Amino acid sequence: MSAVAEIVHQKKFKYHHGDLRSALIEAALAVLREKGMDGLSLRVLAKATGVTQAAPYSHFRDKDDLLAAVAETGFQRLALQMAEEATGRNSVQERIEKLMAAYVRFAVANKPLFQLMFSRELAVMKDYPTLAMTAGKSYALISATLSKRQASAEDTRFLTVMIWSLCHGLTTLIVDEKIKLEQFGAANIDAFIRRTVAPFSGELV
Amino acid sequence: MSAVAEIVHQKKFKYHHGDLRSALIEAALAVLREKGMDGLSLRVLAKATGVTQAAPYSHFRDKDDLLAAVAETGFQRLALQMAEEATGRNSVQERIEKLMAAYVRFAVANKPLFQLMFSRELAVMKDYPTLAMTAGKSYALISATLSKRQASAEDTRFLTVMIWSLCHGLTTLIVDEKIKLEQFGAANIDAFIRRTVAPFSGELV
DNA sequence: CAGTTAATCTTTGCACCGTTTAGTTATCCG
DNA sequence: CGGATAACTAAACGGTGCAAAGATTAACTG
Repeated sequence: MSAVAEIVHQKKFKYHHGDLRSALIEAALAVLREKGMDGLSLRVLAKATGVTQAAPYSHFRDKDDLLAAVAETGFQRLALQMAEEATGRNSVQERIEKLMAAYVRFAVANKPLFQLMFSRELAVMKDYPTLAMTAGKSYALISATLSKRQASAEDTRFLTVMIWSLCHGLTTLIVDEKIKLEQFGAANIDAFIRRTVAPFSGELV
Repeated sequence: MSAVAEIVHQKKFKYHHGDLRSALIEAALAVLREKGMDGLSLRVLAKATGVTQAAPYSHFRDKDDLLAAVAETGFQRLALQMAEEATGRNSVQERIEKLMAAYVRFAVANKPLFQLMFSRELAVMKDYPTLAMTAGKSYALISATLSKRQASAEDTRFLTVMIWSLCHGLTTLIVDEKIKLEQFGAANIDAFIRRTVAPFSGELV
């Protein structure tokens, strides 16, 4: 397919509004950033994109379906930032540290989005297979790094779950302000993470 | 105040319904168990307790205030189960294992209640100081156990946060079905937890 | 190019929700 | 006993997700 045909083909998705589906997701991200999850309703998204309240139902089967799409872009960004921050680091331990730090940093910088990504509404991901796949990218990054060690596949899988649990637990507790990093002298996240990973130095070859 | 006066004084709180406040909390726990968080509305609680929809506002300033009260009983039960499961264990490592296992077990057995306890609505606990205090009991149990080691207070505080993060992260991932324990051969939770804590055996003196 | 098809969007309306207000009733206390 | 007050009722407001039916318009087809 030529580049022009590509554009024409895309135009297929621009009926009345232009690209309402993308516009809704973008609007949701904006509302999320400014008002948090509570301010996120289909009606405000419809108003923000200049359509009536029922229009979104042409693109999403229900509200959760839209939220899943928004969360998916969140998981994509998260995986991207993790991958970026870990590039160039060859030591397994250092890579793990960077992956975890990126995870925490993303959550702190995009608090409402992070809350949506792990919200109760989307908890049952089997209803949203593509979301589950995208969310799995973060897991895959950790798993791939740990695979570089000389250990059995089963051991890698277990340690991945451990590191992920630690990372995710730490992050949620920080986001919910149940932990304040300042209490630990570690002004920046990296120092705190380094200390967190230290007990595993033996496992990380 | 005599025992009789005590009862009379309590009766002061039983005007029309009897004890609507407690009844609402109990009804909430029942609805939570049967229908999950989504089915939990003030109106169904009012109907369940045989009052009109505005009655709860005599006892709770708003819905979140009621949810906080429900969550508080949840945190009390959690701390109780953790304490019970850890009694009689003298080794620090064994106590930590039991505390963590109890945490996971409670969450799995009371999934919707656990979700409520760590829900977005109640995340800002500074609005609910008594809730924060009760929630702190679980933290205190871990902290107290780790204090038995010979280490600085600062070290204890850090390790407590680590263990708690690991425990909480693991639990939420299990509750949200992102981890399936069966994948690790560990049929029961205890075996899995033991393996999880193993890397810390050096730290746990 | 003209007519059909089918997707997008609007209109309207339902049921439910949290919350507020004003009024009623039962209990407490002097 | 009689006023004060807390607990509750009745009614209503604005907001929500969602479904059904109709209008509009872009895209496909002969």
